[in-house]
Formats: sequence, structure tokens, C-alpha cells
Amino acid sequence: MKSSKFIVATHIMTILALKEGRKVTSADLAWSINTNPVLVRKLIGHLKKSGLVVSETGADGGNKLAKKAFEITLLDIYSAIETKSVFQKPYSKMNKNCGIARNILPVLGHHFNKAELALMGELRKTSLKTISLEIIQSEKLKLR
Amino acid sequence: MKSSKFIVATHIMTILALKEGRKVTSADLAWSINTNPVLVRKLIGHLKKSGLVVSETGADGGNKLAKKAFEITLLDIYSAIETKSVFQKPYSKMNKNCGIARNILPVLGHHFNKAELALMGELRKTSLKTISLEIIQSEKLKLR
DNA sequence: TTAATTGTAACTAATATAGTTACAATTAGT
DNA sequence: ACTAATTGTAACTATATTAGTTACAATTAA
Repeated sequence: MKSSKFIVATHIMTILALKEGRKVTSADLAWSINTNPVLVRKLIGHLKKSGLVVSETGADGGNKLAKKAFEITLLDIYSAIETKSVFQKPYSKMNKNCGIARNILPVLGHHFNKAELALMGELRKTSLKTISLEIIQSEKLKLR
Repeated sequence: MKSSKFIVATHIMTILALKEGRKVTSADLAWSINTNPVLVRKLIGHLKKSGLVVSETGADGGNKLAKKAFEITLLDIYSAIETKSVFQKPYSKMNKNCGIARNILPVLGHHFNKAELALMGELRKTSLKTISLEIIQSEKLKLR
């Protein structure tokens, strides 16, 4: 995964979870992330396609979760944002005259898929509710 | 993982495994991968540091495995090549005035680490010997 | 009608990855 | 000692990916 999209998207989702149903604008989200509202809206576009977020346009518009936070897992966010495999590049340039090169991709692909499924299985264990509770807890600890 | 380095490194290691102890030059490896010998030597540099490959310079020089193929796992190759976490970007630009932003990285980091450990655990299950046997098998099936 | 907002296209900037060139150091064979 | 083949590495260029920006049409509440 080359980008910070997943982290940023989870950051967005965590804010929406902590705002519990109140609409949040892309400008407010961008403030916390310290980035551009357009970038936020692009990410939210993916989250909406996956049914995780709903938005309203116009004055007093904004974004909120489409489900309860305990119904959303890190895997849902991951799947909404990351289209490519963690591993797989097209990698089409290997030499077709070489018997090893001809077969390496299907063979490795199988093992890479198993590894990625293990990763995804682990992400599915954590809900957005858990994340938001941990954020609150973490902030409280620092205040002492 | 943003690069194809891991796939290419595993490709290299598979060739070395199938050559069983015979020295292979970076030029021969580059031929199979259809890339530049220097690129191959750079990757081999990492594999050597991790004790997976040994090389000889000079005429009749080349590279070979430092261990038996069944003693090397995909995780060994992965760890030799990939220095950064699958997920973690520095991501230092979030707004320190936001309580959520201040805490998101340690909280998510914990869950991301668990996921990455699951991925690595899966990679450790497969040895280079297995990969090379599967390559042979896959090529044989195609010849029928 | 106005102001605030999303959605999106088109673009630029920044960063990361891949590939290349060049050459010193090493070694086997002669 | 000389030659040819090889690794190791630095410095560089090219390509691809990601991040960020600008602009503006469409939508909606007041």
C-alpha cells in the first residue's frame, strides 16, 4: 500500500463516528487532517460507493455515517479505499522465454492472496466503535 | 507495499533455488526478469545483508543461496526487502489542535501492526523450496 | 437571492520507484 | 602481468504514483 489513503479515510470515519449522526463538512474534516477539502471529498466518494457514508449537498450540507459505528469494521474502510492487492503489481515485463518467469506470478499470487486474506481477516476484527472508544481513552490518559 | 521489489526478489530467490548451489550472475537473473543487472544487484544487496544469499566477485563470480531452500521462507525475503510497514506513512501533518488527530496514529498503529503480523505469519508458512516445486509443477502442467 | 455546501474535472506539484551509466575493485584463466 | 568477467555502488535520469490545488456547476436552507 503506497498511500496514506487508508489512514486518512479511517481518520475521517473516526471523526464521523465521534460526531454520532451530526453532519460534518469536508472543510471541518480537512481541518483535522490538515489537508484540502477536495481531497477529503474524493475519499468520501469511495466511502459512499461502499455504503459507509451519506452526504447532503447545499447549505447546511455535510457528511455522516450510513451505519452505526459498531457495524463498520476497518476491513470495510480498507475495501472501500484500496482497490489493488497489497502485493500485486502488473509485473508483466518478465521474460516469456524463461520457464520460471512464465510461472512465478500464478504461484506467488496464490501465497500472496493467502497472506492478504489473513491481513483482511485481522482488520475485520476491529470496529469503528472500538477505534473511537480507544481514541477517547487515549486522549483521557494524556490529560492526567 | 508500493513496489514490485518483493515479487522481483522472490523471483531472484526462486531462480537461485532451482539452480541449487550453482552460481548465477546478475546478468542471467536480469534476463529472466527482463530488467537491468544493476537493479538485480541492488536487491541482492538486501538479501545478502539478511544472510540469504552469498556472492563472489570477479571472473566466474555470481550469486547463490546462503542456505537450503527449505530453510528460507517468504517472510525472510519479505523482511529483507521491505523496510516500511505495509500501512504506516509518516502522516505527521495532521492538526495537533484536534484531539482526534492527536491520538489516531497510536490507536490505528496498534491495529495495523496486528494485521501486518497476521500477514507475516502467513508468509512464514511457505518455504522457497515449496515455491520452486510449485513452479516446476506449474510448468509441467502447461506442457501437456 | 444569497451563502454554504457537495461533486467532479482538469491541472500542477511532490514524492517514490524503476532504470541507466559509469567505474573502481575483485578474481580466474592465460 | 594482462585480460575478461564479474560484483558493488554512486550518481544520475526517466517514469509512475500520490498529493494537493483551482475552478466551477449543481444543490439546498434561510
